[in-house]
Amino acid sequence: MRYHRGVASRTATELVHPDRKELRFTEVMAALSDPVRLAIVARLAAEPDGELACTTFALPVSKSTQSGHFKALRESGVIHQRDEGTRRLNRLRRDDLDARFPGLLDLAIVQGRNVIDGWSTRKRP
Amino acid sequence: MRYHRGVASRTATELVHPDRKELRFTEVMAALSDPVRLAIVARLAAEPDGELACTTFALPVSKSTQSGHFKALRESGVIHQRDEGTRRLNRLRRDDLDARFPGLLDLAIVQGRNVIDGWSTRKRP
DNA sequence: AATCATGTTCAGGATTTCCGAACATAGCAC
DNA sequence: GTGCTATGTTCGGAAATCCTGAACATGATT
Repeated sequence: MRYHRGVASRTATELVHPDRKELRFTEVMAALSDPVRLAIVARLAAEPDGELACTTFALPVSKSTQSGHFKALRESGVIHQRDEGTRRLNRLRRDDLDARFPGLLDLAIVQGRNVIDGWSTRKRP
Repeated sequence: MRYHRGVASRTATELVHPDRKELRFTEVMAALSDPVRLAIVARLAAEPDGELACTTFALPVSKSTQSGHFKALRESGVIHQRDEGTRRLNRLRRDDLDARFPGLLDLAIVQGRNVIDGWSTRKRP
């Protein structure tokens, strides 16, 4: 996958990840102002080895919307993504976020857990 | 001002302020994901007595847009507004925010100062 | 009563967000 | 190899949001 085209397909279309210095507070905040994205963040934080494929999240939105959410998290610098075969693996950029905006990620993780809890308790009565 | 109408004009149209318990993380984050609103927050934090009228901010956006930004901050619970004569006075809801989302407001204040500094250094060369 | 100062609301265009449908690629069965 | 499946992405259009100038509303001041 990854939609490489033509001759350059071996190297083309690398995933763009902003450098630590280029993280923008307003963009990170916007990325973390959505329940689905908070849930993703909390889920990643709970993972011991820290890498998860997109499918494993069981989110209550469509596939294309998921794709958009992961893209938003990546472009704002909240997560790092890399391709392995047909899967795209996600991990939190904890070091970078803690360095630039100390405390913010921890807050988001707590709130993301709340979102997930809300889903499990309110969706199966 | 305040657009009270008809008979009930003495008591009508109170400014709505969410209670501390009803603050939503996603909405507060969205409110704090805009440079203009961050600047407002930082400016309020720097004020000793903590109350400022909307005009005193000298923001680089139109009056109607300012109005919208203050409304967004109020409805999300970041600021409290009260009317005094023809002016609308704003103050930070620091206690409520610190109680619910400890550390978040301090981060926003720092970043809001950066925004303001960016304006002063980049707009008058 | 006229005017000013301070903010709000409205209508419109420009920008996001969501979804289903179609598409692209890797890996596997045969 | 040829299909088939699993995993994600992109596209197009509907619904919701953001920005602005213009018109409005009301308290204060002359």
